[in-house]
Amino acid sequence: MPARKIATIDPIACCSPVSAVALDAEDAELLARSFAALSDPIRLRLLSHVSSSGGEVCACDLVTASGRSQPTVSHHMKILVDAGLVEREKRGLWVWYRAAPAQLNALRAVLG
Amino acid sequence: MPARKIATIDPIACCSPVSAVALDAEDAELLARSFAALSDPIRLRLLSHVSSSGGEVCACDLVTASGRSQPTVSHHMKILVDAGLVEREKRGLWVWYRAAPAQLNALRAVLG
DNA sequence: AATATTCTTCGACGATCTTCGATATAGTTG
DNA sequence: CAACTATATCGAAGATCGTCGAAGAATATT
Repeated sequence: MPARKIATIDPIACCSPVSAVALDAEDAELLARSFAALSDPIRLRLLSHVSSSGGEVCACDLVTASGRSQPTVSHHMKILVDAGLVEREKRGLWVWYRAAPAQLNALRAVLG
Repeated sequence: MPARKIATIDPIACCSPVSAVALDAEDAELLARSFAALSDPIRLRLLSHVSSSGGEVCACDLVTASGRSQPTVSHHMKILVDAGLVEREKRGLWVWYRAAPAQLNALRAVLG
């Protein structure tokens, strides 16, 4: 199975706004993967939950908040982390997530 | 098969930024569909081609520019139109597409 | 009316995605 | 070290997606 690792995107280095210059295939591929991370309602709610918390959120809280199974939440959070949208830190048995606004800013820059 | 019609989103009425308040399920569903329209590299390039043209682009040009079959381009353009990202106008035999920046602005507002 | 042209819809196939139970891994506690 | 806990990974089932050929619909031309 392919790696599906999504590199964090520098908005300036990677892509100009969609409306400025036609995207080349490579940039389009990279951007599409980032937007794909936002294309699932569960992931949007997980991201929103982490972002709106102000600080850190424990993985266990996300399971109860989302109503999905623990493996499903773990899967989605990995996608968000790989997309550079949240950061993951393991302390003891627990995993803590924190928003990583830089990538959101990058995507926003691409949209306009 | 379900309709998959995506309503155009008013950024203020629909959703606050992801980082402000936790999204409810309905908003998340709506937003996810919009981001899904941006989650395919072919669609991103089609959108970019239309947006960067300054004015209108003929469907036939998009076929040659994208390298996909004509039905495939038609399929993707319908998704972009349903997402409110481009507007479609048929004049005679040809179909012309034009950027609809309002929805891009809405999505950008949601990102932060 | 007959034909040609541009686009949409249909039907199908393979690939990818979401989901969850079962299992593995990492870390804690007695 | 053994038992326990929180999370990650595996494997599989079902749904959705991207793709294109074939067929259909709309419009123009002769």
